[in-house]
Amino acid sequence: MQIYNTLTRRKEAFTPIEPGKVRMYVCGMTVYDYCHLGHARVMVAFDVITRYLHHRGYDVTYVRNVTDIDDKILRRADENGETIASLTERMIEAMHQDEARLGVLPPDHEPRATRHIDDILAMIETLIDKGYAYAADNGDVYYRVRRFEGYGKLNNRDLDEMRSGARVEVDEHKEDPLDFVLWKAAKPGEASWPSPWGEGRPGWHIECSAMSKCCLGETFDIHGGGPDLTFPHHENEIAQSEAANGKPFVNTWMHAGAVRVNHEKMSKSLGNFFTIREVLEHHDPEVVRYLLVASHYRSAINYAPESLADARKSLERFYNALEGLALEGVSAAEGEASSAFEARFTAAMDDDFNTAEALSVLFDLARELNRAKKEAPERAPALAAELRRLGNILGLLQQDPATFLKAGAAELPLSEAEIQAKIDERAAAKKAKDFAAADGIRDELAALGIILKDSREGTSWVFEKPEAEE
RNA sequence: GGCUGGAUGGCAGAGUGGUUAUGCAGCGGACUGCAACUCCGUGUACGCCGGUUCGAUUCCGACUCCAGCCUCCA
Repeated sequence: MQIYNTLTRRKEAFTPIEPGKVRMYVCGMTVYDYCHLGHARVMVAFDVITRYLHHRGYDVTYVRNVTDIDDKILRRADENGETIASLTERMIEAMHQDEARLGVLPPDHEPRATRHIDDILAMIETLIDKGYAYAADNGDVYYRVRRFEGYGKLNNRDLDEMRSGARVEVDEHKEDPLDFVLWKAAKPGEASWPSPWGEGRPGWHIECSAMSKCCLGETFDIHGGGPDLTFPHHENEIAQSEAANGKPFVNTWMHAGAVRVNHEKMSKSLGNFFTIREVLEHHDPEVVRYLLVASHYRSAINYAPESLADARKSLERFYNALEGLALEGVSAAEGEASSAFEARFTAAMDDDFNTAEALSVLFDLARELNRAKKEAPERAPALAAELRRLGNILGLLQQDPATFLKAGAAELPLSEAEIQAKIDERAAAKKAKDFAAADGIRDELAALGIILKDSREGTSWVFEKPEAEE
């Protein structure tokens, strides 16, 4: 298996530290608001990675943290007139709902910063003892960036050039403008924890160093996150963890691509974001997931609401192929043809999780299935099972096909029984060769978005939202 | 300014030193009473300029443009 490593900027053969086991840490959310599509991208990307590693037989320990104490949280709670705990609990709950709907399997551990204050304090003390950190007279504790030799290695940054980059704010309490905060002194009335340097709260970067160590150890296999975390967050994590532990921190750094809107990064600070729940109000979650899986996890995607329509069309192709087949209790095909599909699928995924290419294999498999349905029906169930089994590695194709194809029909003024009555009426008209009447019924239903499909077994229907909405 | 990426057919999106990505849309045909679904066939795409090569979209160099990071941000 080859994985692109942000640290070395190339694909490398993946070899876990402990054979058969993968330990992976991904930076999660700061829970002051609902998750947006950028978060979804990261959640889905590492969910696919986890699923595939499982498929490859690895025992994966997946840790994704929650930052539940931070400036933005304090501010938002204050604005809302609610406690920090109330806000963060609500947002964590919402996040869990969002990820469940997207088919993202929960991580094995979801550590929260506020529950690891002791670990954080211990690490800060170690850093001070080793000379990598210092307590300032305002109660803050800072990391002494120039003291860490490898600082900048993840981002290929040179300390002196960064300094002239002008945007670093000068703080009189810091020895060097590049130093970053490990422990923040609390202002009166702010949430805080006691520490050797006074009441305060942890800085953002140290949380991840402390929690990853706690859950996975001093050195682990994969560290992931969003594209904007490489600097300074991940750079700082490296500085903290390697200085404190005296060991390499992470073997493979993985970063998901950005989600853009109008070719600009989607972010809270730009205010151009779509929350997951907003999008799911109008779209099947699997369609959203498909959109995210259809391109490589590292490439940027430009989100346009119309792209969801394309994604749905693609999924319809799969579900049309699966429709009408018994899907439960059938084991996947073991024949030569199907193992060739699996081999291609695996080769694609082995190459840095190339989901786009893996999907193209599934489309080929769907075509094979469609052919089999006509020409060799006895092969169809096993091929369908194979399609679903491989689809599941991407977290796709697990719905009942009819349910997917009819999604949205619940909002129609007609019940399923009424639709069926119309279909029966049309069948009668067809039998009587009254095609005008039959087509009239079909057109009437089509106007509502109900598209009829005749087959030897009878007439089924799918729902396609008529144009002119949204 | 420094550091990362990217530029592929109508759209989305992989990939490759010479041979079909794939999906959607389009076109022709089959199936169908007509459709839908499905199947078969169909597209002289690889930002620009040089270089290496028998041959480059693919490797190298310059250039242009786009995006991200350098400030909280997935």
